[in-house]
Amino acid sequence: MEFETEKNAGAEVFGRFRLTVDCVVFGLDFAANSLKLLLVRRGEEPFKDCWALPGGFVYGDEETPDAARRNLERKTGLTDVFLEQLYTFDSLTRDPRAGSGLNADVDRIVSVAYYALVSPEKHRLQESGGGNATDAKWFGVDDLESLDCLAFDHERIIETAIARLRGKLSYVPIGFELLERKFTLKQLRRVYEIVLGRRLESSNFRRRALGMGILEPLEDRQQSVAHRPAQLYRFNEERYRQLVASGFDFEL
Amino acid sequence: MEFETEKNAGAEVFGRFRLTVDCVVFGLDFAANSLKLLLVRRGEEPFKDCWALPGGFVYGDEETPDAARRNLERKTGLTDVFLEQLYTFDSLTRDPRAGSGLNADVDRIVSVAYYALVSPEKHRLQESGGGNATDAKWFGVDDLESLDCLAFDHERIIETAIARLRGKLSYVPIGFELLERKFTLKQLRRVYEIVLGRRLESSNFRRRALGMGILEPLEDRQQSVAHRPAQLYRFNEERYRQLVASGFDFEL
DNA sequence: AATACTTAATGTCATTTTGACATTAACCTT
DNA sequence: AAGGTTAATGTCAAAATGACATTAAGTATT
Repeated sequence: MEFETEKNAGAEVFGRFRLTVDCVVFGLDFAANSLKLLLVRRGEEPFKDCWALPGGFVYGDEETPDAARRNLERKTGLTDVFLEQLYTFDSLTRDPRAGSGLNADVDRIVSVAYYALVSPEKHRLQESGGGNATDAKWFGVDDLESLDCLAFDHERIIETAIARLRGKLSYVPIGFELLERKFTLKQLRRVYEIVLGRRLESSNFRRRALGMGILEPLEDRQQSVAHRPAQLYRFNEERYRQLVASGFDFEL
Repeated sequence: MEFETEKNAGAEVFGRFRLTVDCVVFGLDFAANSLKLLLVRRGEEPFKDCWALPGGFVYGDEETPDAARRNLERKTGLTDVFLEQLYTFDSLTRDPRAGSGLNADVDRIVSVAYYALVSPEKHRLQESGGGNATDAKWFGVDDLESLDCLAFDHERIIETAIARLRGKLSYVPIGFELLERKFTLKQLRRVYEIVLGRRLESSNFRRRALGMGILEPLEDRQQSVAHRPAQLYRFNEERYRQLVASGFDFEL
């Protein structure tokens, strides 16, 4: 084996890295009919005053999902969100801080990106909570061009996340994560319509959504609307696991 | 902003990492009707003599796809394979080398895993080529339990890769990567059958495969078979890109 | 040379799924 | 009580699917 060669090839052949996490936080704006994501304004160089994904460095004794949640709360106040690893970005030029200042001792700064789905109830940012959730703001995914600047390679991370969300929504039922626990079929449909960017015929959507067998009708119905109240449903996670285990398809 | 706090919180708050890449290399064994993957035998501690995914440490000036290809060639002799990032594994306990020996200066060793698809022509390992492609061996994905030991968290990486391959094959045409450039529809069907693990009706498969519009029939046909020779096709990548751009679905 | 054999390629058809639209139901407002 | 609004269900033609039958084009056998 060549391991010996590796080991003896001088002290510092292998790179030294710092890891960061970055979170692409998605939320739906039902009023504006648009998919939004959460950015924070950077307070320091590099990219001072630019918008950036909430994130930060990873501790030595911390796994990246924990780091993602910690930094998300620190920067935005959000907790208990659906979170999944997106992709790891390690372009040589992505972070100019490598090799200087506090990072003088590392060759590279690599980011493990996550994406998060946030329900409307959490959509409103806690301006209050002791943290510095200030300077966090929702942007429509179609309004990002209008931003003066976006830090690091975050534009690319965002593009990757949008593609992943669209792709995943079509065959994994994650749309619920963007809704309250109780929801109507119309609300669920609008999740799909906003994310996928096209109209879905309501009665056909109903047929398919209910046909998956993971929507559980609840006792109560929509309240105080000036028309026939809609049935409320919840996502039956247990049933979902059963169906996944038995090799079921959730394409919608 | 809390950035100031971060910066001033003492010299070594943030973790120091080494990065490795690990490659899950898939190949098809048409004779045995099975999906195989390539493992190498470790020559040193930890996990000495265990089987492991081909991989290695990432250099400071090297991006992970390059590191993956470099280590893949070094350990197995394989070059020019289809390669895609799989997932980043960063469990606190995944690599016992962190903090000792040559890695005394790092807190963690994190692996960015890739998966590779190999065509039958490359399937035979170059035993000759100057490198140390020795001790690399193909294993059926269903025979992994019989292995005495599998290094690090590589079992989990492999499980993740198999799930990804199955999922991706169903809606992205990557099956071609497991075949020669020219192939018959039967060969393509067998790729799907072996990977997905179920029989597909041949005439219906033909209808769908040709219906996608990305298979280009070639001049020549199958040679010297004791029956009607099959048409040879190639994957039309250009046409594929067009269709992707126009929002086409490649579910099979 | 005729026949058998094998797999490729195409065709058929009943069933299921889909997409578009119509109808009825249940609430509120006036 | 009538009208307005959206929920929920029903209808139906068209398209897609799955199972199977038939024809095509080679080699091997007699």
